[in-house]
Amino acid sequence: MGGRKIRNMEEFAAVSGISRPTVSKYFNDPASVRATTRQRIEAALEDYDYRPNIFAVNQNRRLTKNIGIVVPYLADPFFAEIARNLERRCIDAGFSPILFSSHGVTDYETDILEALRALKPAGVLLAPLGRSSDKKALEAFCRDVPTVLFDSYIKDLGEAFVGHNNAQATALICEYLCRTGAPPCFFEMRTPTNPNAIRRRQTYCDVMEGLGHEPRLVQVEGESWDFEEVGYQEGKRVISENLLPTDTVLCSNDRLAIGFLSAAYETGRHVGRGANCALRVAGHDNHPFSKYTSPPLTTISQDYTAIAHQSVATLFDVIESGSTENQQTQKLFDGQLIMRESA
Amino acid sequence: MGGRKIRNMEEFAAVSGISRPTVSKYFNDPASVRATTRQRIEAALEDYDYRPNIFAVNQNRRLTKNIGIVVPYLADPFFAEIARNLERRCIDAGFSPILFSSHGVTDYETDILEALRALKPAGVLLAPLGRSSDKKALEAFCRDVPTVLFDSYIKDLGEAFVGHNNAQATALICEYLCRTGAPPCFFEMRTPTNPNAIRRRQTYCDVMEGLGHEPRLVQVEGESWDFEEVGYQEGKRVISENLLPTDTVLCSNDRLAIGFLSAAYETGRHVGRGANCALRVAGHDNHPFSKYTSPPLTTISQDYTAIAHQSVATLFDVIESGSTENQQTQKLFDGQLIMRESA
DNA sequence: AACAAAAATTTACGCGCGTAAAGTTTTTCG
DNA sequence: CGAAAAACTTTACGCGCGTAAATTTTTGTT
Repeated sequence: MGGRKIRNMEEFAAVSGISRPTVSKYFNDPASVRATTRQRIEAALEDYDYRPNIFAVNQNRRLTKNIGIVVPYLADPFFAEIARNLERRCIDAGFSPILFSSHGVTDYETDILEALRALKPAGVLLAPLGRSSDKKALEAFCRDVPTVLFDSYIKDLGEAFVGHNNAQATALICEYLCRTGAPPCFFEMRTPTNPNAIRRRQTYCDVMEGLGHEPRLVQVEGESWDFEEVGYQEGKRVISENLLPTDTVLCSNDRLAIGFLSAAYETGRHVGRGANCALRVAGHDNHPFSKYTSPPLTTISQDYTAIAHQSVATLFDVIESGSTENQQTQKLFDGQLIMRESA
Repeated sequence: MGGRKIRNMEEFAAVSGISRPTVSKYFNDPASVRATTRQRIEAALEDYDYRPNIFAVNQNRRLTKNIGIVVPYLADPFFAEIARNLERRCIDAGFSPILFSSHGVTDYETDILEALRALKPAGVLLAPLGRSSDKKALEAFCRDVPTVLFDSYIKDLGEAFVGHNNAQATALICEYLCRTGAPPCFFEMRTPTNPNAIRRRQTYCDVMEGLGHEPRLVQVEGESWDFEEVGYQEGKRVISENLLPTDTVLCSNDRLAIGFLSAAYETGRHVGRGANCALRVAGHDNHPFSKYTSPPLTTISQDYTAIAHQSVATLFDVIESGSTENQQTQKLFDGQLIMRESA
């Protein structure tokens, strides 16, 4: 262990008995040097811990090993979980993920992309804010940097999109709710920030009509990403003012549902399937906390392991092929019904 | 707008009519050049958008403008929120925060510090894993990089510690619970990962004895960071097996409490202060979701705005003074009682 | 053993910028 | 107005590494 300290690749090459260009080659791809050479380098590496200066490396490579991960709202555990998945897969593949959250603010998202550009990333995994994104800025960014979109679909943006099959999933829970009780109304924000929400609403309407029920939208105000608060405040209002057209409420997402459950509790409405229950409430996403609400929330899961895996795999494909030519691909993963006690 | 594209500082200096060394000086500190010069540079900046190559800059500066932010578990919205605060304050001060999560894994934490070293950060804001941290690795890191610890206190580590006043806060809620009903038992994990938990237990015991009650610890198994699940599973067990010594349960933190509330619901125990209630449950932290549980969770808030502010301010002090000499400082912020319906 | 192919070495330049030194211009102020 | 001080310009070097070209060594095959 430990001779003197190594200051740069020159010195490390000296102590390992290999020339600097070959050492450089090794660090860029260990398999590109002869086995015996590789062993000598790795032996020296044990004695002298040396790591190439990341700034010098990145300055001279046209592209770095950085991968940007951008999510719209990290305080949402759903995004935290998916970010964790993405992060790990990037690391395992030898890349350096860098995590950013737009915190629901358009300007932050734009700034992040700007900063990301300067990092010369090999690729970016981007979950955009959605409706409030600066489309022009996103387009310009995607033209310069290989980008895979996930979660929120935006037309003609990025090399590929990976997401949740909102249509399949929403149909699934609509049919379940209709089959097991009163047809649901759809509780949502009037002007949703997220394309998923729009798709869910549309599917809800289609399925209800297909089953011969009238779609009933309960659209509430709210612009922020503080969905629980919206669900709670507006939930209280619609419950206490008797604005709910049915006793079954399908919320556009779990976070709204979590707030709504809180409202139901406060206004004394029992939620569940039991005889003494006044309401059934369902959500969408299988949010990490939906398991622990009272009652536990019936919902539809997003297969975020698959989404994470596919997003990263797709990005690596794009990076390796270096192509921006081929058709934009789309991949959606089906949701599963998570039956709990709330509906 | 837009003449030709600027490739480097040389070219930008040319079009702005200023020499490159002066331009370099400007970017390092705009106030260090004459006002007329500054205006000429900024005028050129409007026409030619140019930004210094971040890698070249960082290679040549001994320290960068990077600030590392490390939290133990980002899927916990509490940490997501505090990270957001820290991030913003760093940006506003002209630094580049880089966010990392240890995801509850010791090796990840160590790896993060290793990676952080390579980024030559001006400073680091570190919330360690706690008990499971690799102390040696942390010490070595703090010796090399100006580091302010927050959330989890570890003795003799870092330039300063900023955190929550667990003693004051726990005393506050213990007294409240004793004053308004049966003295609480203390529900916690037997071998908590977090120093805060140990402090809370200790204070609970002290306060109870001070008030003439016998401290009653309900210690459950569980090693993971999946606190809700532990609270839920073990909550079910202690409730159904009648292992609770009193009908008032003070949980070591809100995430445990959230799981416990779910367990109480499932086992049919009403929670709250009302006559028909079988249990009172309180938490600690004012977790973002504690407001939306059923019933809403009575808890103690952490003043994380203040903690974030103080952490960043302290780090900047250390960076500016460049000192590692002076005494390690500690700053704790008091918690506030958040009275809701669960207790 | 001979020889072509593969791999390593030597040499050299460039990336974009920080920064020092010496000389020149501009500003400040008595 | 004149001199000192401040700010700027010119010139030059260094940071640590990627990478190309030419040369030498090693490898594997017949």
